[in-house]
Amino acid sequence: MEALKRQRTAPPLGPLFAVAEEGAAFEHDTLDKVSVQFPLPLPEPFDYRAASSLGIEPGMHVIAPIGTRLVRGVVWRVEKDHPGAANLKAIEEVLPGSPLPSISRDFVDWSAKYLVRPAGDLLRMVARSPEALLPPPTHIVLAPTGETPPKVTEARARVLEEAAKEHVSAAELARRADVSSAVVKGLVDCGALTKLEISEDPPFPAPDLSMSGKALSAIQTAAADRVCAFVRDGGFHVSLLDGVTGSGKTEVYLEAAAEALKQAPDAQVLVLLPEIALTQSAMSRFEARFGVTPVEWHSAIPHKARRRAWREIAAGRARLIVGARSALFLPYPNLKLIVVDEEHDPSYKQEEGVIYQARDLAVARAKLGSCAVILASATPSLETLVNAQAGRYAHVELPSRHGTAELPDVELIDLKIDAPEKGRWISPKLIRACAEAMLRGEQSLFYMNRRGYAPLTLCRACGHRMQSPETDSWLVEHRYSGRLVCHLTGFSMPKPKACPECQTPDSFTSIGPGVERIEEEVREFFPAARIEIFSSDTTPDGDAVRALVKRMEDGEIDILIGTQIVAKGHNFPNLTFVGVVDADLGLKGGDLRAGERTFQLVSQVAGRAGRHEKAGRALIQTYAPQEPVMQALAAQDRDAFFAAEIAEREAAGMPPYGRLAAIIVSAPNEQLANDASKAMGEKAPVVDGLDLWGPAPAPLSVIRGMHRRRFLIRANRGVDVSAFLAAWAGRVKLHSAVRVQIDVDPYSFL
DNA sequence: TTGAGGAAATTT
DNA sequence: AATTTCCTCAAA
Repeated sequence: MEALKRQRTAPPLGPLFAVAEEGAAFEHDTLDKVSVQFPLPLPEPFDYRAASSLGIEPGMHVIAPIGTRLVRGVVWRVEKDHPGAANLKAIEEVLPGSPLPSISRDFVDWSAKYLVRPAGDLLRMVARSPEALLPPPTHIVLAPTGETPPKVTEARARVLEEAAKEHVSAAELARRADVSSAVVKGLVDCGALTKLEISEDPPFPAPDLSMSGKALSAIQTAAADRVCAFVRDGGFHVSLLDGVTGSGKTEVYLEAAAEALKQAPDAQVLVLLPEIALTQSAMSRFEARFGVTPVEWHSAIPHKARRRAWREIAAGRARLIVGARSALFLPYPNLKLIVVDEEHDPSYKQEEGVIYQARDLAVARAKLGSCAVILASATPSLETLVNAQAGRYAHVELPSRHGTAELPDVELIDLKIDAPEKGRWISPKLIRACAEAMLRGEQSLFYMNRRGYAPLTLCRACGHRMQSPETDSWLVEHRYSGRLVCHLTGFSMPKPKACPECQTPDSFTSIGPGVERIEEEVREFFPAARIEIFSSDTTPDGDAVRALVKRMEDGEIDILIGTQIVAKGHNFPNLTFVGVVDADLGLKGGDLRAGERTFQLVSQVAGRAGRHEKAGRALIQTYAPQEPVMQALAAQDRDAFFAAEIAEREAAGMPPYGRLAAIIVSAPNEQLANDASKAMGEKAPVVDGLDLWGPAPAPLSVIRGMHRRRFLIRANRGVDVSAFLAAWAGRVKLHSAVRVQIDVDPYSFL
């Protein structure tokens, strides 16, 4: 009965090694305790028994019972001849196929701990192609034998001609030769064609290491020599390959890839690209260097190709892999080099499901596997640059071929001189530039990194400032909702009719601008323009964001008024003017990367100038044009900009001088989200050197009907943030409909 | 009492 | 993640 039930629930897995009952195999066989990790959200591996004679080793794929069902898992540990093993359930089957490399298992354990997730969730990301373990499916193709058939008709000749070009199935051959299947069958019968059984997952052609790349300039050669030496020396090593667009970064890291592949016949190289950069033209650059298309991996790879890639990578036969962030989790047995191209790209941050930053995990993975990393970028992230300056990463610079880069069209607007009219925030120069863009049929963006209408509400009668009761930060007025909101703690209240201090009715005045107010102003100047606000309030969920981005791309919007949400990897080709309304930001605003984003946004738009694309222009409003940050922004002088930013981050204990984490509590309704996040806040452990803020509405306050609240955690370096988060999450017991998500090193803030 | 239907607990 | 167990509510 039991066996029958299992038979029915067992997944269709094809031919397997049957597990012999213990005792039947060897007379004096002993029992091993086998710990199996399942790709399920289970807290730890489960223990099973298996006959020692089976020779089960860590990394092998097995099927074992959980409750009534049979589940595939990976052997994590084996304790030979374990006395207590007899009381455990038995391993059901051992699957063929390459075992999961030990580094992959270490990586799962390490990242699970770091990201505060069950190891099974990480294993699920590694075991992405279940069919890859089974013997590869085959199909029959026809190949010419060389024998000439007794009668060579015209149809037969055509078939033989086609058959010589490529080995394909009988039906396909008939189609290509434009004959009926009987002609093909006749040739098989007379021995001119023979049937071949070929695997549907054949090995990928090996990269040709005898080829040489493009001729390198002296500067490129010097850089390539350095990174090749790091690869040759072996062991863990990170270098930042830093050079403007067109400086030949790709050629340099391709040399390093070639060097890594030469280290061993099974050496592997992984090149990570932002998903959007994984194009055919990117692939052909690799093909030009190595004579073969690299193995490709990203979310859109079809099933069959996925299975083939996974199998060949696990077997160590796939050597050169190009993929998006998820390719980091593939089971490489002998990875020698990881290249993270465009390492600053925000799309390396996975924001759903298991939340991780692929660039950072790449470095961790390299450390576990003693391999080299190259982080390549024209605009490196501040974190990477700090690591390079501190000497933790080698800094390999590739200056532009044209000497000093031409200055982009970026101009500072001194608000003390080019002041907007009274009660307005946008200087006439910005309005003029926007009008010019509209006349050319191009789009404009006003960048205002503050949500809501006004950041300060003040009583005209007594000067009272509306402040958040829990902190003393100002309450931001939101006209959309008619409320005053604290962006840090999430506190909010309806805008009162009278001043709570002096009781004067209608005495409030709104000080300072937010996106809502900028929109109001832009609308006055351009009443006929199609204007939209892009902030987390107007686009509370992912669908709304996608819809808005589409409207912008389709040219259905003339002027976009946006918070930092616009700087997140979107690229609008027809956007040629950016007006930065208030560049006097800093860490006080609460957004860690606000300055960095402004810098990159401006670089992105200004960077169009002088190329075959449309010329871009940026105007930046500030009260402090003499400040080093502003000068650096205007000059697009990255070194100076980062020097100023780094000083501020260090002073505030922000990354990379401190660590951040976020906890997102989501629930199907607002009430439950509020209650659950409040209950959670009360249970937070108090730790020295660690600050906790929240709960506040999360950046996207509603995602697929789930209402989200967020805590933000800042900790000094040296505090074990992951342990704090695990301890906190472990002591709260919430309603089952409430989900708690942990985001280590969060990227989006407002 | 019974039995949906849903939430909570369990799985080695 | 997928079952099983527990619990509540309502109808007879």
